[in-house]
Amino acid sequence: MTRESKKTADASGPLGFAHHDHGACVSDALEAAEVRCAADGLRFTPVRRKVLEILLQEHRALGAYAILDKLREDGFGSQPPVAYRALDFLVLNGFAHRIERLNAFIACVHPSETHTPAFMICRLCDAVAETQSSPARGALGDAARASGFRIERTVVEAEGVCPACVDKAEA
Amino acid sequence: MTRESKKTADASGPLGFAHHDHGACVSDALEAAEVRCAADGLRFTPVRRKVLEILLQEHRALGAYAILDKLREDGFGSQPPVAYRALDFLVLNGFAHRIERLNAFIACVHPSETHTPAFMICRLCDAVAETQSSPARGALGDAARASGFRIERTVVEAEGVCPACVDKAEA
DNA sequence: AGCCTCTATGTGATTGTATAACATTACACA
DNA sequence: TGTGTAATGTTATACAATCACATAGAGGCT
Repeated sequence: MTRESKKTADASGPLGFAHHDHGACVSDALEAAEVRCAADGLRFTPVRRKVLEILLQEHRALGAYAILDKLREDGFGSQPPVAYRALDFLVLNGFAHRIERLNAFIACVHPSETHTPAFMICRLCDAVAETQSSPARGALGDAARASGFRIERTVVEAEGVCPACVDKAEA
Repeated sequence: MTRESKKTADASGPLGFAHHDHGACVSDALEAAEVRCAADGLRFTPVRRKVLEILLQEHRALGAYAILDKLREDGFGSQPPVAYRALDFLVLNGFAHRIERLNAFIACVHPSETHTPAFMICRLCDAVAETQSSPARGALGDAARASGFRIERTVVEAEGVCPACVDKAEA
């Protein structure tokens, strides 16, 4: 049992905190990934495909060991490196993101465009929504330029309460 | 030996990537912490003081186990909770920050003012500089308002190359 | 002083996260 | 068909974080 097992997954859960056709959402994303890998000469192997599928099942971040549990169920290797290597591939190529705050991973909602993602993390239900940010504009960018720091990547993660849990709390 | 031991600490290292009188920097900060704890009725105990001193020694983020090693050298308890409890206290009261990207901790450079810190992390020398950000203004804030997400705290961490390492790389 | 309570510390054990190191297999392609 | 490279499998281990429980001190109170 890993940490994630404590919360029950809601297959019709929030995407950007909004409901949608989740089955199509998953299969569309898998197919899109397949197409892009073919186009870019990337190898979309069974483990990588399975890990992406696992992540797509829920719009929440999953820890590596939760993923590992599911890989085992499907007969894949179940040692940590198996999951971490697939995750590295997915993150590197923009199919998934790492949520630093949670030491966990989530499928990207628009893998095609290159982007600087930002995340909103609900501390009550663990739902995670992806959005855009441009932190390099604004105070952070100014400070970097002033000091000579060369920004290569930024992590922007907001912790708070998602709309569904706000409603629940006020009910 | 823990991970941090691999890199040699530079006692005259960068603060916001700029040189300064580090001895005074440490003792001033400790004294300021002492004063503020007295004023706010907080107990600035020996362990907490020592952990803050350890963090102040270098403008880098230290992992909990690196801190633990140093605590042991000074005769304090050396089990993980000793460090984590002191770190919880320091973070809660604004004397230190947690760097999510590194699962590590760093002393705050201006503990007096309440602030939304942002960090610049050098991936080559591990130096970390603290600055300000206002992520809730801008795209992230717009997205939060649009979806009804209530932001309570934001993590902003930029990864890149610090001025010193940029110079080294170009030399 | 003595007592009480609450906070902080010490310690052992356990769980979760991540990587190093190395053997093996699958694939691309000359 | 051999050969180099990328991907996978497996063991072991390092690092991060928390639980549970025992003990010690600080401060308030009579």
